[in-house]
Parts: sequence; structure tokens; C-alpha cells
Amino acid sequence: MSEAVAIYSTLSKQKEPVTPGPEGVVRIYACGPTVYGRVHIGNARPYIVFSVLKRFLERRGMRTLFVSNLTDVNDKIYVAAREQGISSSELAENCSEAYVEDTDRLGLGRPDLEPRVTESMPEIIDVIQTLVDKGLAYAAGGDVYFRVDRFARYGALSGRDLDEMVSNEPGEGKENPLDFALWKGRKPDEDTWWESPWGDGRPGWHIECSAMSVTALGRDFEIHGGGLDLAFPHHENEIAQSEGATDERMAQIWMHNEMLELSGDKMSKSVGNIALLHEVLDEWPAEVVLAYFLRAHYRSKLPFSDAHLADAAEVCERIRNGARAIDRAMGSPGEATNPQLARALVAARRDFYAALDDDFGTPGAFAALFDLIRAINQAVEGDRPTAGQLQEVRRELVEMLDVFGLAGLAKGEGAVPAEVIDLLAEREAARDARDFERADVARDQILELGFELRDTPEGPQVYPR
RNA sequence: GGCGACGUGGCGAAGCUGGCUAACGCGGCGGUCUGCAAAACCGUUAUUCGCGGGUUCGAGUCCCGCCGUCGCCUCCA
Repeated sequence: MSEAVAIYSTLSKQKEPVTPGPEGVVRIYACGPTVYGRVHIGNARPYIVFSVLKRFLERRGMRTLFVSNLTDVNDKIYVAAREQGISSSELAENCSEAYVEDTDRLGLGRPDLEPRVTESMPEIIDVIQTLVDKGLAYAAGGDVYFRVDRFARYGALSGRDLDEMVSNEPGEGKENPLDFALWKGRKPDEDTWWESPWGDGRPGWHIECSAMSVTALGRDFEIHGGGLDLAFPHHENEIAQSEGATDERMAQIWMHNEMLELSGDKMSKSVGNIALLHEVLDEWPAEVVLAYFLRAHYRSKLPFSDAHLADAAEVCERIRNGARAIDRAMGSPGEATNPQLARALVAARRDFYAALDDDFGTPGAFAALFDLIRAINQAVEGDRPTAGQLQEVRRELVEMLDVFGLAGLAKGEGAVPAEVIDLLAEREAARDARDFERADVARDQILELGFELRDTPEGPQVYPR
């Protein structure tokens, strides 16, 4: 393994080394969803990218603390709840549960903390108070706004010049149209609100992340992530709030994932028929969805379609067959170590981690994985490795797959039903009698029972499909 | 209009601190294995990286222009 993990930062526009913070922990904050409906497939990208990043850093021997929030107070939630005729808190609660449920199905584990806005009100009010005290924010007609022209670095993340920016966001009491809301006074048609020094109301969209990140991770944490679409204004505003309040850097690396291209014929944002994550997971196994996302670099736009998922399914199948080849060979291993396989294992391991070290290059890591798979297949067909070598290769393969949450692809298959065993025997008898018609009937019956038959040097094998 | 990203084979996708024969996967084609398949293996599938210039001994990789696609521009992951 090389010495350093580097990640591209949107702020510095270059790759920067990931250096663990105090107590050797890499602290990661990634903006989570606003819960006003079931999350769509695009929302899954940051969840997957940052969850897998955490898994990778830990495999690399680092300790991590990964925090991803749920925004459960927001204009969209009020609107959606009104449309559905339920209270906004009920909608937010339902959608929060659904989000956890849907993303759980990806099998990547949960972030270490998933704070919610509704549970972070004291911290939020605290940060706002600090900003008001420091003259960086002001109350106006029940609202509180951030004075953008008091924060010199405003625009640094998104490369915007304050003088050239135009705002069309309403706000009666604003000093400057570009000032953004930290606190919004209660409106008559809003059914949830909190008390504050500036009157009843609720937090603005950006302040929650400043408050929750500093509460959970402290100042100057290592990685702040989210979708690229959040860079402006959300992250720009977070920086202004957090750094304005603490006079310290908010985060070292600003890591943004590119967007999914959801503009295919079958769906469009304007039509609102974007595939929902849970629907996709009803159609495809989690491994397929993970392979689909991870085969592309996180900073690349990624087109979404059934054809792409079908492609990812083939990718998974090839990996699965590689693991099966090892297991099959274990039944009749060789006498000596296979040197080609030994070399391939070293190379795959090196290339896999080198690719990830360099700006989380998951596509390159996949390439390394496939190089290993080919070497495995070659070895199983050629000079059979020893059982010990097979075991070692299997262990390493599973370890790499596990970084991506794909270890399930190398899981041994479950027991084969007696019915299938009987048919298998029947087919063998038929083949011995050279009655291939009967043999093929048995094979078709096995297929109907959900198993695929493959003849191998070790005799016929059946695999679930 | 402003800011930014990107255009690599039939498809997806690496490479882009310039220099071995342009990774890897899917698909196609030919072969091996098989009774036939499936899986796997072997070979093949871009003299070429949107187009046009330039810099350089040398560029997909740097610079300029053009064409095209996309994201953001005050609450979209």
C-alpha cells in the first residue's frame, strides 16, 4: 500500500491528503436528505459514496466518525404534508423511517450518527445567537439573516463573486438581497415551530448542518461531503456560518459527488417520475445497485437506466462465478502453489488499494478485482493451486469485495433441494445411457426449480439463479 | 448572461503531474472445453481518444478557438 489517501477538494481544486484529526479519527460529515418523500435513486449516490468511503478508510486502518443528517424541517415538508393532509411532523417522521429502511437495504451499515434538525434545536439557536452577537447576523421582522458581505470568503467554494450575484429570494427585512435566512418566523400555515430569542419559528435550511456538524464532529473536521448541487448555496452558506461563528476552518476537504443523469426517456425531473430507491431495490439485488454506482468514479456524471443496471448485474455474476471457481477447486486442489496466481494476488491487492488511495478511484479498484478474477479462473483451469493458496486468495478477494459491500457475491451457495439432487442423478443416468433427450429434460426441470446446471471437471454443479 | 464540469471502441468506463502495444467490464465475432449447453479459458473487436489549430523530440493527456452535452446561479443528493 502506498502511504497516503488523497481526495479531491472542491475548495482547493486539487487532491489533498486525508490526515486523521485529533485522536487519529477521520471525521466525515455528509449532507443527508430532506425527508418529504421516499428517496429516489439519485439520493442513493452520496449515501453509497460516503458509506463506502468510510468502509475503505477503515480497511486502510483509519478510525472514522461518519455523520449524516436528516433534514426534517423544511418548506418542502410543509408543502408536501399539506398536500397529503397530514401534519408535517408526521410526514417527516414517516419519511425518515422510510429513508433508513430504504438505505438499509443496500447493506452498507449506518452512519455513526444521523442527527435530525428537530432534535438539534438548542444547538442551532446557539449558533445563530453567536452569529448575531458577532454582528454577522441580524434579526428582522421575526426572521434572522446572515450578512454575507461581512464574511470575506463568501463565494470561495463555488467560485462566485458577491458583486456579480443577483438574488431573487424574497425577504422583507433583508439589508442585502443576498443575505440568507438563519431563522424564519412562524407562518400561519406552518404547523410546527419552536421558540427562540427572535420569536417563534424554525431554522433556515443551511444552519442545521453548521450546528449539527460542530456538535457531532467539532471544528475543522476532515471531510465534508454531499452532492455537487449542494456546493452552492448550501455548503457556501455553511462555511460562512460555521467559520463566521468559530473563526476556525469548518472542514479540510470538501468532497462532492457528481449527479446521476436522470434525463432518460423514461424519467425526467420535471415530470417527477424518477425511480425511487426502494423500487429499484425491488427489481435488483443490492449488489447490482452498488456495482452500478461504484464502477463509475464518484466525480463523474452517471447515466441511469435499466440497461446500466443489467450491465452491473453481469459484473456481479462474473465476480460470483470467480468465487464459485475457487470453491469448486477446493474440492480437488493441486499439489503446489501456482506462481502466476500468487503474483496476480499481490498485484491485485496493490492496484486495488492504490486506485482507492488516489481520489477514491473505485473504477480502477474494480479493474484490479477483475484482473484477480481472471487469474483465479486461469489457475483453476490450469495448474491447480493448493488448498491453502485457494483459501488465501478467497480471503483476500472477500476482503476487497467487502470494502464495496459486495462480499455477499462470494458467499457460499445454500443447500440444494433434494428435488434438484434427484433430477441431477436422473440426468447423469440418462447421459450414461446416452439418452440426451431425457438428460436435457432433467436439466430444464432443474432450471425451472431455479437452478442453473454447469458441467465441470468436478462433475455437474448447480447454482441458484 | 455568470460560474463549473464533461465529450475516449457497439455500450459502460479508466487513463489526463505529456513518453511502454489506449486499463477494466458488458456485448459481438472466431476457437478450446461439452453429447449439446452453461460457466471458464485463448484470440479478436478504437492506428485512435468531439472538430480545427498551436506548444513539444513526443499530446487522448498542456494552450487557443469552434461544436455538442450537462450541473449550479438562494433552499434539488
